Amino acid sequence: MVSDDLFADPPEDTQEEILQAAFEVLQEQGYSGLSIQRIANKVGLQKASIYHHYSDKDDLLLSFVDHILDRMESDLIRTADVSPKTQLESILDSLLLDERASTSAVEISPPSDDLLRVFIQIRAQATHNSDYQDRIAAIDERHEEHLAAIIQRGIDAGEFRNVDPNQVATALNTFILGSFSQRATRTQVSLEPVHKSIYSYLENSVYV
Amino acid sequence: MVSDDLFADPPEDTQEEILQAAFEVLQEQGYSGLSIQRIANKVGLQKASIYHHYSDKDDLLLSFVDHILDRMESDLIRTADVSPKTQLESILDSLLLDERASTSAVEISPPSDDLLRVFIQIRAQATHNSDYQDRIAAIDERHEEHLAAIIQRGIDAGEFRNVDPNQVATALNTFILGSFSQRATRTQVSLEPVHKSIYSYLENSVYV
DNA sequence: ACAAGACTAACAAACGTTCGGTTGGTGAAA
DNA sequence: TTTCACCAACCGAACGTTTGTTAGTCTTGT
Repeated sequence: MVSDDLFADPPEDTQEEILQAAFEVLQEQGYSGLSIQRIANKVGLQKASIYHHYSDKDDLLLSFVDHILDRMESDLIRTADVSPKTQLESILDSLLLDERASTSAVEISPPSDDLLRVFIQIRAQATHNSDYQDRIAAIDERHEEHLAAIIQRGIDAGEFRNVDPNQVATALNTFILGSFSQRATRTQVSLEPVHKSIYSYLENSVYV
Repeated sequence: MVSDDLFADPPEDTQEEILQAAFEVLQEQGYSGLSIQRIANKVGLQKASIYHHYSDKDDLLLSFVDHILDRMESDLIRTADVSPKTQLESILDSLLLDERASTSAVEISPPSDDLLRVFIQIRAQATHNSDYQDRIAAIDERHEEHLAAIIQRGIDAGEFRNVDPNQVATALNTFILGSFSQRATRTQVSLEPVHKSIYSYLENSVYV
């Protein structure tokens, strides 16, 4: 009726509702339980209606993966106008501390446990599907470049030693990925020891 | 015919052949493609015959997971009669170096890429299945205890500083898990930067 | 002859997908 | 302002295939 409704209560695209439903199904049933029928039930549609929005299951799944990896990337990569050391530590704090975003100066919202579990499952598909491999490689590379840029800024600013930014970034990324896998596949795992060890590494091997 | 055949060319238990077939199917098709039909085709049996060896699919899958995790654990946990520092470094070398088991004093055969891919896929199932979660938690804990014991030996021998063995072990395990995930989900990934960084950590934060 | 192991055949259920039909709203023609 | 055509969105029903599973039968070594 009124054109204001366009901005008022966005019922969202049905397409996105379907992706959100897929997210929930994947979380509950896993990749092998991710069927058109279950997605349709979750949205409240007939399964035939899904094909009005996606040409086939492969189309839906590829869109879904892009959607998830975009969300993941926007949680991981953020620019901030603080010192390299502060930025690096606020990233690690948000990813590795139980009480998140409390002590750090910069507010960073880490990926939720739900998103992490879905991410780990998509990653596992990359073991046997080269389409997924390419996308996973791309997000990993961008994440490493992001970390390397911070380290390079730290070196330039005299805060960090003259380390190899790519080497340290790769190591940090591997570390973060390992902690993601822990968080997603085990319950009640404390990342505090990991947090302490990586700070020890930074203090003794990276900071001036 | 002759009883010597029992030892000559071990056709192995049919049960194990089925598990090996499941291994290959999982590797090629992923978890969602792991069907009784495909496993039977791989062994050269009718799918009905599978039920002569396993009561149902769940039974087969649980045996399969146990089988894989046992193989994984025997690759990860080995006792050796060398100094703690040597043992720790030979473990890291075998897991993180491209040319494996060349420079290290102790021969350790690391998990193959195939096994690693399957392991990562089983781990991903743990995100939504508590049976898998328990088994994954168990193998992680044993691996961490193994690492912690080495570190404790190093402290007692005066080779390592008075660090918290469990904290360092947890960090090392997280690191190793991250590199496993990298190796399994990306092609052509070099673990050399990771290897260098962790050695830097050990030199500056753990060794005396 | 006996049991283990493999076979053929069939089952209901779930799978992805297609077809044809029913809505409800929007824009143009009358 | 009414009428009509159009179209996106959704639905019900059916399709052929694959799924896990069971029952009964044949084959084989001891």
